[in-house]
Amino acid sequence: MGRDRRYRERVYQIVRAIPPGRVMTYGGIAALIPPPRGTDWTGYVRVRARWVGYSMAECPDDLPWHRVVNAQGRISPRPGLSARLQRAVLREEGVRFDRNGRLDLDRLFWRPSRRWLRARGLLDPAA
DNA sequence: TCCTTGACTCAGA
DNA sequence: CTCTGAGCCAAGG
Repeated sequence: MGRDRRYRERVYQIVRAIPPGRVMTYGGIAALIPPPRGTDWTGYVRVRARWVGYSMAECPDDLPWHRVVNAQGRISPRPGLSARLQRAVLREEGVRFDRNGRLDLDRLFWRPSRRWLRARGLLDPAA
């Protein structure tokens, strides 16, 4: 299911850059990655967040996968125990969750600098 | 080949 | 706030 290796690597590269105590969303990450060659732009926009999700499902253990949450600021449910672990690790990093299991994206969402993006051929949403 | 199933998101109800 | 359905793509049964 996972897109091609090149796409996943781009996802992991971005996730690795998220600082402790900060988070990014699936869609937020996807918005930085250009559509693969031959992919229709409008179609890509509709599926890219899921592609990131699929990529995360098979991510290597050495990256801070726990810093990726969904657009509602909640931990996406999935089979296995990693969802619970994710919340625990985030709390260790100082992330607070409200009674609905939601964190404050306005404060915690992390955006790479333009310079960082440009150096890696990624998209700058503010451009 | 057809159908289901996803670590998604957004707009409606 | 919660719950659906739609939109879209690729793998696997």
